[in-house]
Amino acid sequence: MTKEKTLSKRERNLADIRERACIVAERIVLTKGIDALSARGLAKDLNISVGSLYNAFGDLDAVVRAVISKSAAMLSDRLHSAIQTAPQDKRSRLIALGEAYFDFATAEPRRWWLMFEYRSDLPQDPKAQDFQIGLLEMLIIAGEADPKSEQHRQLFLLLWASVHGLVSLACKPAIVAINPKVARTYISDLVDSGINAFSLS
Amino acid sequence: MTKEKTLSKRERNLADIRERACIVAERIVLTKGIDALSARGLAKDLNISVGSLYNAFGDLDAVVRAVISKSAAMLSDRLHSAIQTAPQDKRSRLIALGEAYFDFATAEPRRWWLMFEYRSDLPQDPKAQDFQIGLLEMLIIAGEADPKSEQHRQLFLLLWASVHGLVSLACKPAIVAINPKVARTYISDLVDSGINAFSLS
DNA sequence: TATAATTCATGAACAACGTTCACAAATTTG
DNA sequence: CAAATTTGTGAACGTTGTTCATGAATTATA
Repeated sequence: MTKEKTLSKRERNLADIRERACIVAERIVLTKGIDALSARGLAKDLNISVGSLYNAFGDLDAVVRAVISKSAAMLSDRLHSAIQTAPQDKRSRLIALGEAYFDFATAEPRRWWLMFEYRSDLPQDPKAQDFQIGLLEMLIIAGEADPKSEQHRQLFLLLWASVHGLVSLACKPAIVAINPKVARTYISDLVDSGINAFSLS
Repeated sequence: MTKEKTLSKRERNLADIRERACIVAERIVLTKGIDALSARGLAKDLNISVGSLYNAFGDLDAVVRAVISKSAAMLSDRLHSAIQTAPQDKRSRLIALGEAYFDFATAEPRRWWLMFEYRSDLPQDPKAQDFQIGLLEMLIIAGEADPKSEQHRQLFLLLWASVHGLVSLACKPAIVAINPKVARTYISDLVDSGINAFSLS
């Protein structure tokens, strides 16, 4: 018998609500925007009462955090498979990582905004912190650098920042000057700059 | 007699409310965060009624837009004076611009967040659009490039994006790995990369 | 299995929010 | 000075996140 079966009816129900809530909330946030997400509305969509929702999540922010957490896992997966699909030299790996990062963001700008810009004026929760540190770690390893070297960490952070900034501007509709298709081709330039300028080739 | 005197009592009062509201709202947003800004609270701080506030601004978003607009003017001023203070070669100018951009953001992260990340999942208003296009224009001219060349625009956008990304990550408390002081020193590297890699020296 | 103890689901209730509106006061216009 | 227009006011509307007493359901105990 699976581990599922050992869960009590209560536990199963709670897990079920959490999972469904995350899926429905995600759909709302990505299609109608974060303002369209409300406790009452979400509860109604799930055919449960507001109280049950609060029993499962504590507060509405926790639902959003769950969506963000799920999105973080999605991005991690994409990046990992990008590394494994790419040719096994570090330049190719870094470019593949950058392009996957870029594609993830431009495919669903709202998800990316939620992860990296929404509420980032507030102190972030430890989960997001660990996730972002994990991203940097992944990048450093892909570049065959030393994760323990503070210098290497800073250099790869800089590379990350370049691509991140490119994505940030490319995702904003205001920047009419930017051409997403062209922007994507510059990722390899950024990688090359990083490799050359910092003598890591 | 000044232009002020030609304004009617009504117009002066309206302008006065708008100005004071902008100042008070700015202080609230920068010290207590955007959530602490409410129509009733702001009206009370200004010793006026909610109705008067709405008569002056239309809606609360308009107050925030006013703060953003003011912040945009501040940044523009900083960048302009950075250009004039710096040595008159393009490398120095670009570095000065990047560092001024960086300093502006790190001095008041919340203001920068408000300008570039708050609500940027929504279509932005034309004012912000014009402002950002103006920034790019300034950068291009500082780099002695051609504002009409699509290629040049894209290249300088890339340079901007690099610094922008650096700032974005440096402003997020989650990235414990980043050292703002070190990050700032990398701006010149980014400028050099931009100048060299794209053969604009 | 029957009873006790826990936990959960429910929707009404609370405070605060953005926004609107009828009415009174003030200002501009004729 | 009177008429017309605009503004100030605070109560009121609908919605928000969140809490809570109450009853139902599940789990634990005997």
